[in-house]
Amino acid sequence: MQRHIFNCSKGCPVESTLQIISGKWKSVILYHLIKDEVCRFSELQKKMPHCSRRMLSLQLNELETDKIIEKKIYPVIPPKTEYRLTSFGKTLIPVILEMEKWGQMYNSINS
Amino acid sequence: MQRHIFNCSKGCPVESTLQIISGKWKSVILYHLIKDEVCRFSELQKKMPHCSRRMLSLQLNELETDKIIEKKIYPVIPPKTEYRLTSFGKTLIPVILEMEKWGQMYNSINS
DNA sequence: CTGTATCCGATTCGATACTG
DNA sequence: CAGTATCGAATCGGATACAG
Repeated sequence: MQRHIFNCSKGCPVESTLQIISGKWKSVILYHLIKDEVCRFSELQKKMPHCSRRMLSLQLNELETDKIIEKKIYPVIPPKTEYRLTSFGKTLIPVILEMEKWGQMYNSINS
Repeated sequence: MQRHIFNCSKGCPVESTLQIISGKWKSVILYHLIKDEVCRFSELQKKMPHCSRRMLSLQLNELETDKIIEKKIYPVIPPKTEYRLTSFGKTLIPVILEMEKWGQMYNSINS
């Protein structure tokens, strides 16, 4: 999946962050991994019913490539995998939590 | 422009935030409006040279619809407009600044 | 200067089928 | 269970032209 290049000539730091978390489902995935620490593929599917298996897979792969999350594969049948934040990925926690906070405020207004 | 509906059944607050700021250039626009308070259309264009006039216009319109920014039109020739955050839009500042912080950290690592 | 309208190629993403 | 491969419809977004 080709990712958009922002490349603001003045170098806006926000764009670097976007580069990493702007995928359609990435911040939601990160949110759940913050709340639950560890998630299996199927658990993430349940938490994000509107995200197709294909999309979930693509987004997880990109996050893994960017060293934000890591995957642990158990060589059992049926297969079992676990996803969790890397220590680098954990540096994103304040960003996601700030998004959560704003979302909660927003939801409380619109209800 | 049709926007994606996230609608996680469990109600993840992060999705509400995404609904508002996930447009291709929105958080970058917000970033500049935080730094500069007020920007004209052409100023934003200069700050975001990779964003076409069309896209800039679309993103600004959506942000205005969502009451995040407000536009002031001066009835002069040639036309002059100014964009700034609304007081509601300013509640997003912590989110954007947290993104900026992470982006700065990320850039300092990768240089 | 500050936009909008239209065209059209490029990209996205769900559906489906398939694999270990 | 945990994915990947492929196809095609829908959407996106740049280029261009036009407008107040």
